[in-house]
Amino acid sequence: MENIRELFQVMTRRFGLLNKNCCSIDVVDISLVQSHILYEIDKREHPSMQQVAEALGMDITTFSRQIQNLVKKGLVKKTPLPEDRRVYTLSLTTEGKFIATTIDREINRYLDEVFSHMTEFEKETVIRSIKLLNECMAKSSVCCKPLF
Amino acid sequence: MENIRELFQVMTRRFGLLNKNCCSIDVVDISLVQSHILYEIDKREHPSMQQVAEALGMDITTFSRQIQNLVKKGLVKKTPLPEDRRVYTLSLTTEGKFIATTIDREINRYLDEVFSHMTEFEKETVIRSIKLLNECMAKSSVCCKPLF
DNA sequence: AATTAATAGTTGTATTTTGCAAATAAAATT
DNA sequence: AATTTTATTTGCAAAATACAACTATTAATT
Repeated sequence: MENIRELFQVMTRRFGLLNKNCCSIDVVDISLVQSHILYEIDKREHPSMQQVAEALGMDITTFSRQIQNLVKKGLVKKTPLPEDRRVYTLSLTTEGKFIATTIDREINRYLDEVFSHMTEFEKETVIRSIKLLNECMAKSSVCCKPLF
Repeated sequence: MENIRELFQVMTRRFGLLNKNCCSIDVVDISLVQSHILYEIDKREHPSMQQVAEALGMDITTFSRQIQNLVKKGLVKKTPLPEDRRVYTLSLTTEGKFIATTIDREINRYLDEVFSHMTEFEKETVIRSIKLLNECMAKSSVCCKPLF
């Protein structure tokens, strides 16, 4: 039996580098963490700071400063929540949305290319496998509780 | 069809957090990048600085300083290569090896737990899928050339 | 052989990122 | 009304990063 961790390590490193590369294309030029933040805000509906920071496994203070940077860059908007004025709600500006979309398109373009080396059946199998993996990781109680 | 990038993002983020958590268990307490460096040195046979830095997609100057730290901590040994005295060969000390092994065991323990939520057949399928994925990513010319 | 170019790694320096502790400010609980 | 909890921000000091310039060694060119 092959080393399973090794397989994961190679895969995630490749995907990580892809993510990194896709941050500095064209007009877009942000850091990897910033791109992850944009992604996460885009995915959710007006999440709070806490929620996004926790999802990314980031310290809230570091996160707070990163958000300040993104607000300064005009990519993120911070809106106070009327019901609870301690909380700030995050959303993407038009430009932030544009950048998130550009990065997303670029990454999907790469993934398409990768899957083009497979048969349709293999592709289906791989995708189903990753889904299953994610479900099982979510079930696991040992470690890593990012509530997807 | 589901969003493929999303699946990857969730999976790699979970695995990334796992990696991070496993750096600070018991006696072990190193940073995530340092653990990646240890892993990569352990995997190869006396790699050069360049090789490891490139594999990790790190700037060589940053890498150089990280190695200095790891040498100071007594986890890594730097040996000049006799045939080419510009080159340094990297290896783990006994303690470095111990730490790398501890982390590896911990991560595999988690992965076992994750796979325990599947049937044997599913597990086989998932592992074969990741292998296939790695092969196809290696084939791809678009992006991310870390030569595993 | 002497000179030049290329390669491997290090250091100077300035910027960015990080995270703990402490602060603020607004709920929620007593 | 007083206390506690929660969400976020700042002070600060340490760590990580990367560009440019450097040293040392080997390879290539003349």
